[in-house]
Amino acid sequence: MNQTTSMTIGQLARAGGVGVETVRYYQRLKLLDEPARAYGSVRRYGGDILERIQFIKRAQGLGFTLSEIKTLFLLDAKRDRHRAHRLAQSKIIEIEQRLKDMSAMRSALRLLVSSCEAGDADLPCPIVEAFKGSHTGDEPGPTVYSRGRRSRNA
Amino acid sequence: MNQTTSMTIGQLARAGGVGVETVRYYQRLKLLDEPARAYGSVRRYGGDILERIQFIKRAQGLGFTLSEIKTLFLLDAKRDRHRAHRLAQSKIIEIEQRLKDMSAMRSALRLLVSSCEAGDADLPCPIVEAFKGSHTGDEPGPTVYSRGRRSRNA
DNA sequence: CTAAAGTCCGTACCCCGGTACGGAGTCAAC
DNA sequence: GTTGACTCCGTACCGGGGTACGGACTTTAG
Repeated sequence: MNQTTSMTIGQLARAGGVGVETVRYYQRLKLLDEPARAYGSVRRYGGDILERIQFIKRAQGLGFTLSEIKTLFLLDAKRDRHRAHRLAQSKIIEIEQRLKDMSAMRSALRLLVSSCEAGDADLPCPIVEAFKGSHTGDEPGPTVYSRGRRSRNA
Repeated sequence: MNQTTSMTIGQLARAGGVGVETVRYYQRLKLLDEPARAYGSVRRYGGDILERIQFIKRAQGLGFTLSEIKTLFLLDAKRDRHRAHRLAQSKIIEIEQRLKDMSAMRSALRLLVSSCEAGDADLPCPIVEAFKGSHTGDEPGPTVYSRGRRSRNA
């Protein structure tokens, strides 16, 4: 992180492991601010922007969406650690729910796979049949995380 | 599952817990076939279609995408249980990778949250600061897997 | 019979996270 | 001092999973 002051967008993008278009996309979303271009020239980026990109990538890796990441930046700017804390906490809850759901999926699938191994060809595939009957036992319902608000005929 | 023969699309949708538009969307994707409409009339759906919708929802809940579900139907129609088996197996692998990643996320976030609890106000928020330094230790890279539909704030 | 509710159908739009394109300007090396 | 790589900028597009709209038609309740 020594020679990283004053990169062009391409160098910045390579250093951050993203595409140039992605950098520009983040700028459009106001996740990165764009340095002024010095008198009809090309923009130069400092290491702070690179760090911000790396931050974004790590936060994405932790399951935050871009808009949540934006919120995080805002909270940081306002030194509002209480909200940041709550955001992280609710992210944990969310992740835990997903972990639960996914291990339920896994055991359902394992069951299916082993029943498929055991069966005869010719018979209908148990993997498909299995979904048709009652669900695998543990899950409370389909739990399809669709944020769909059906207004007209819910 | 008794009086479900010969529903209209609206009844079908309500019974399946989806929107009418979603049913039509699935039809467009050839996930559901549309019954012929009897001479300038309205289409009627039987319980088999309802089951198919329920299947789709359960399979989605198990992490299959709509196109994978379509494949599953195709394999079922061809009685190709070997491919169906492999599909389910690779889905298990995929789920396991995600489980690993997500529990890494969770522990990183927990660390962050507890460091935030411990700190003083005024200081910059550790949750944001934490991402800036070296990554939390374990992850090999951002690993930003297919952030598809799923859970925006419940 | 009539009015309201529901269906049909095409098309357009939404969010999310990007990627691609293309013409003009700029920068660096030879 | 030109060539070729890079940047700038707007706009369009991709894929996944839907949702919304609107005009014409069908069905059903009163």
